[in-house]
Amino acid sequence: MKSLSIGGLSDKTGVNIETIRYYEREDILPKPSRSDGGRRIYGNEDVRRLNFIHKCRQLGFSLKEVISLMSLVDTGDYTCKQVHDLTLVHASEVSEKIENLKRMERVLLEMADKCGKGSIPECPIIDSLFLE
Amino acid sequence: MKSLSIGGLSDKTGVNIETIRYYEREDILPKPSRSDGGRRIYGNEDVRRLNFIHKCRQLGFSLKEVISLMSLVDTGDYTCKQVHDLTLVHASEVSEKIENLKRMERVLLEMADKCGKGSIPECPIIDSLFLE
DNA sequence: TCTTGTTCCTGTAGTTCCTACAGGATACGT
DNA sequence: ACGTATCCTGTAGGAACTACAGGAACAAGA
Repeated sequence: MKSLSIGGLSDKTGVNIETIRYYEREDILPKPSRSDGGRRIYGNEDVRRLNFIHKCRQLGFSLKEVISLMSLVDTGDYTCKQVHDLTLVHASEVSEKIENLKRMERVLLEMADKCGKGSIPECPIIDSLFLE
Repeated sequence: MKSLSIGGLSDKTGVNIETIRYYEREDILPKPSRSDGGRRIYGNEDVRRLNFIHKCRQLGFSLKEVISLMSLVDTGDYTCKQVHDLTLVHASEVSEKIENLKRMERVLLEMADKCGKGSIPECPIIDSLFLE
């Protein structure tokens, strides 16, 4: 139950301080409690929530999508059936992202391999980087 | 060698017309040739290039990163060694994205499974959605 | 050929998601 | 008590789109 300042939260998550305050303004992070001097105080739950948001953003989800994902575990706004269906929709989107990234990884590794370590004059240009 | 209007390119790639023009302004897409009336004419190469950009963006790469990735196959601005090293850096970033997405997929499927198909009153809330 | 509807053009302004100050208050080590 | 590090609010800027407005171009039917 250790508490963190906004700077500590920023350090732990890698999210910019200004971005944290922005998420609060936009109701994506809950308003934290404050110290006597008016400074924000965060807990472990905030660290996990912010980590999740941060990773989602790095993976190409919009803030709206992140909110939708979080709503699955937040309030009981949905019935169990709705949660079930929504998670499956999200899961299939995620799976598609994985497929594209794998294809990309394969091409990149192939490319690095063909290029070899030396300085071959004519580097083989692999235009298959352009996913179909 | 069939040619496309900007609308056709938009339909084929799922990229907004305004976004295509924006990419052209920002030198991310090459300036296409024009018809007598001044309309843009695109070819297959543009389709592939735009598809690549579009997918990269959906996968959380910034435009700068996309440009960096495309520079690998575009001009011979780099030596073979540089290309080799750059591709490996990109590949490891891609691999990290894949790991995070896999974790996310696993949690989502687990969640859908636990929720089941019926309308169980108390839906088990899985806060493990918050990646550590 | 004329009309009508769709698509395209340029240019500008708005939206989303941050990011960077400015000017001032608070906290903390010495 | 003093210095400086961190925080506060508020506002302005940047990246990556997105949505008009007002007008020109084209295709297809009467």
